[in-house]
Amino acid sequence: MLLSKSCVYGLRASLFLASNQNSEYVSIKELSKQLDISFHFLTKILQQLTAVDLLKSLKGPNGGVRLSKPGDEITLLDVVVAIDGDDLFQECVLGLPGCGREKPCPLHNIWAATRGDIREMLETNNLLDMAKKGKEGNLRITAKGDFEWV
Amino acid sequence: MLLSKSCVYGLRASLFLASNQNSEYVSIKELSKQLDISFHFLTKILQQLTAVDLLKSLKGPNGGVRLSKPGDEITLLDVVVAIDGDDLFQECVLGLPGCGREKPCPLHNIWAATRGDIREMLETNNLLDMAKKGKEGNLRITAKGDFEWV
DNA sequence: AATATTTAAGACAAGTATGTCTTAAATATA
DNA sequence: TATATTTAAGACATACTTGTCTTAAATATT
Repeated sequence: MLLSKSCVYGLRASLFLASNQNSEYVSIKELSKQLDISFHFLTKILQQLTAVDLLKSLKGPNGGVRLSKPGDEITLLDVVVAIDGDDLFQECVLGLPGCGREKPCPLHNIWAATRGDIREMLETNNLLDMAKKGKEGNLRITAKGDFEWV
Repeated sequence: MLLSKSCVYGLRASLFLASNQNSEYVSIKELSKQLDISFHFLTKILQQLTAVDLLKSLKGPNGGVRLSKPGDEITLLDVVVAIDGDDLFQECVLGLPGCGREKPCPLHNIWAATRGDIREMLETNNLLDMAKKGKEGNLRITAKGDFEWV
């Protein structure tokens, strides 16, 4: 699996928030219901995004979470790294410590290129574009068939 | 993590065996020692490769495992799919069941391209080439500093 | 045939990721 | 100020991956 489940859930929630252009707070309860993700688990994941200032949170009535900046200023990579870390883009594909240009493994070169492709894919796409694409095309970001963008 | 640890161990062992051009049986004990991988764990992993006929095994004295065909006829993808399955190349990056051209998620197109890159990378490189590269360049396929190709 | 060696198979243990539940802290609203 | 609502934090449970150990089956060698 490329991304952990936590990461996938974080991405889906972030896309949902990005579709909310006016940046109103959305409660995690609402998010968890729309996205069909366990409330408490999602809460913990979004806390990680709040911790690195990708999200802002507000406690109390009408509280919730929202993107901390416009959706086109947050890349998919930002979310992925916040949750899964940058191991995927740093580590050797054979798991060898210290694998790099000076002390490579046999797969280093080919993997470095592919790793770069993955990174670039995530870095050149932002939350707003993806949310727009989803909203306009009426595409799902959850397994449920009855998902609706806000 | 792109590949599971089992998969990485399987790849490393396969590369080691591929460097053994003459296709002699190598005991798993020897492999586990050279590659610094738990003997019993490696045994189980290699059984998976034997099960899909990528390896041949022989019990008893002077027994062990060897590639079932020339190293240039086994791609990295063969080994990866045998151990981790083809989920990585089939599944939606957001984990949505049924995500595909007809019923895509917003990330489907960009992910499908990247997924293809990964697959191509693994498919166009075979064990022999990688083993040769490692042997000729005196590159490691284990964390140990004193690793030696046979 | 007997023995030593080696893979096969499966039970079991440890570690990590995922998911649930309870309590605390903050805040809008009345 | 009191109350209801909501995120924060952490304990706990479950599932899966990784790793260990024991016994069985096969086979080369003597």
